Amino acid sequence: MSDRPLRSAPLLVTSALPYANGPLHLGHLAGAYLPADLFVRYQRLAGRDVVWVCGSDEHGAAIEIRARREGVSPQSIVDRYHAELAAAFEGFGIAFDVYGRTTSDTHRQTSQDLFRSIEAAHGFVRKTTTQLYDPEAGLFLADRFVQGTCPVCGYDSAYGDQCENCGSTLSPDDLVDPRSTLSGATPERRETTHWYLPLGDLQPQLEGWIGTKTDWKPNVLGQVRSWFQAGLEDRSMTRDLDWGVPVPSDVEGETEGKVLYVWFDAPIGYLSVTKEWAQAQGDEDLWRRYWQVHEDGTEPDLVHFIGKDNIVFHCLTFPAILMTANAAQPSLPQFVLPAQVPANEFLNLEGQKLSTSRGWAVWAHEALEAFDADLLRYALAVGLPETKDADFTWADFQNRVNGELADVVGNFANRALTFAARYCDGEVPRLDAPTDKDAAMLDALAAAPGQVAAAYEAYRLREAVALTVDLARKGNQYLQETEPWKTRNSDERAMRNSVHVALQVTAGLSILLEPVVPGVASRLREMLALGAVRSSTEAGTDGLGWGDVGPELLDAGHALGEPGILVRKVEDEEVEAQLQQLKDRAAAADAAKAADPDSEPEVPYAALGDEITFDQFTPLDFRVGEIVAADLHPNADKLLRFDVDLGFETRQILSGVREFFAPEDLLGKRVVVVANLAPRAIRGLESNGMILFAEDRDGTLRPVEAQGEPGAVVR
RNA sequence: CGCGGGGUGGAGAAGUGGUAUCUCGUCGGGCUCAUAACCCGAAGAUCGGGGGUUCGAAGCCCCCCCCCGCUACCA
Repeated sequence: MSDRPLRSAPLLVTSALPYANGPLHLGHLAGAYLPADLFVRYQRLAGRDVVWVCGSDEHGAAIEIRARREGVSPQSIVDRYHAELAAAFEGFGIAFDVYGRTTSDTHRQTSQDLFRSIEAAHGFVRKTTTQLYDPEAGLFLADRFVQGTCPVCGYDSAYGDQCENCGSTLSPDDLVDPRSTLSGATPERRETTHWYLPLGDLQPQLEGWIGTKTDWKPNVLGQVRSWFQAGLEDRSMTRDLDWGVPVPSDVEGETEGKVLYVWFDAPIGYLSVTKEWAQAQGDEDLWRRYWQVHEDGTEPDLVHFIGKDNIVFHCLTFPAILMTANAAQPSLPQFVLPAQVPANEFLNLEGQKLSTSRGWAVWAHEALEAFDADLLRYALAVGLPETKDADFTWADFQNRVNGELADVVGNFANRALTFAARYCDGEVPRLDAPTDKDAAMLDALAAAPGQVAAAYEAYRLREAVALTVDLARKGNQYLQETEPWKTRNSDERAMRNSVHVALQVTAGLSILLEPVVPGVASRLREMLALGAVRSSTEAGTDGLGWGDVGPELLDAGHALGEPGILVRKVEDEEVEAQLQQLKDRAAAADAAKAADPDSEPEVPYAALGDEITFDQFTPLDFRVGEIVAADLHPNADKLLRFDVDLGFETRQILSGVREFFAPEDLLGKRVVVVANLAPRAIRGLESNGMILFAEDRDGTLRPVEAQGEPGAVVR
């Protein structure tokens, strides 16, 4: 099949962990998720042993500080966005093998274990420095969280690391009248001790390793060389924060109030999520197959899909962590270092940089309400920011979908299928004495999987997509040249050959299109009645795969399914509405900012759940209940325990709202209770029902209060 | 400021020394099986600007301009 041998070593693909403090937008998708999805779906179809992992990055100062500002717990923020992110990925057909999160137990253990073993082998150095401290909020501040007047341009809201107005690089000490963005207090300097990764010492080793990576992208290598040239410095791998993976308390030194730096723990998230995947497969050690050198010397390929802003962490910091971990335990299986880091550039929107605070973004969940995921996937895929920043415009979207996906691909398939349905009894006609034109078309079909595969293997994804569409374009040319609608009356054998060949091309397309537009590909296979094609979302080598694409996918006499419209066109009004929505939101964000310069960016409403029927609704029994007793659950730190009077009886109900309410806050309130929920024991106490709470977009929780007597039916 | 990536017909891209290619758009023609679609042809780029090397440069060297990113204690 492919004109190059496929690598047989296991492949582990990662996509940058999205930070769980905002929803997913098209820029994220184009950067690290859609490219990886195309790549991985191709690899699965090609039969490669591949696992693709991702998850929410839920730690770090930004989330802790946001939680403080909003007066909610960090956990409530990440819980909300973790669920939203996972749902948006699913809606977009981003088919990770596993989507985890860095607040999991597995992750805490994995990152602590790695930290411990590096520490035990003296892989860190401890250094004491002075850091900025907010005496009112009671925590250390990153430079980013100090604001003051820029000494260069006089802008009064410059950050401690940079002035957004004039672009000057700053240190917090440079600021005139510095203040904490949290409390407004003047920061103090305090001493603190942290664990540093000695990157300076590791530089020769890193340089030697990077030196072998001749096939990496120029933007990645250039950036890395730039770092080497400047000289690496030791970097602190711990922080003074409450929110994060605690520094293991059994290591030497003051660990109180210290957590792992997010860029220490986030890449380890790839590892811990793989472990969770392995557990789900029923083989706890299966992760090793994808992360460590095998006993026979086989090295799995580790591939990180990221945006260009993450290059240093994936090409230097994380490899340095893995190297150090290997050196710490030389007798144990050794971790592999990344084989490839296909970093993408950025996606702009309608000619401007994306900005969530300025309302300049297309949210994934909103776009999916208006358009089938495949249409968005296609438009993004042909315009991926592979070598330079790309621009997404709704006009381009419409053009690409209508002009290429619908007109070239969809219409070609439709021509072949309707012709076969009308003039060949809905069957694949026999190929008989093919002409040069027939043979040339079949040759092109036979060559296509190898050509497209080569583009995928080289991470040239735009090219892979373009080559795929080219096959349909060749199909249209072929039909135009052989004119079966004419030979139908003059030379039936020629007509049947044309239809046979066109159908084989269509069948090939139904597999080659699968990584890009899986829904379209699947509908096409339905119309062809082509079953038994391997899944591109799950492991396994059963069924037809990439290597089977060729001139003999369909047997003569094979009965076809019903032809139909494969790809609908995007109407002018639809893209106009999107553009208008974008402009409206940007204007609203502007207005809000003008009214209140410190206001938080507009947060979107949670996506609406799937529609249910009336019959699914009626079984739910809501009642008014009065909370007559409220206290803490003795064995759970997130739960409150209530006695709720439902009139006919008083029952015990547990709620995971302790981080939002003290028991006395809710005592005496009349609330809405789901009264016929099956009882469930949680941490030793039984809960008989559920109390409903309303969650604002900013995470604020309030009980759903009700009027009416206890026991009143709510409907 | 320093470093890295990029700047190719109206738009998006390919092209690392030898007649500038592809897709969309525009214009003209053809076909009629098909989603007002498909096929063919044409116009349109002094390859960001300037200088240099060479028989010959988009490509190599020097200077400059523009866009994006990085400059670790945000992610």
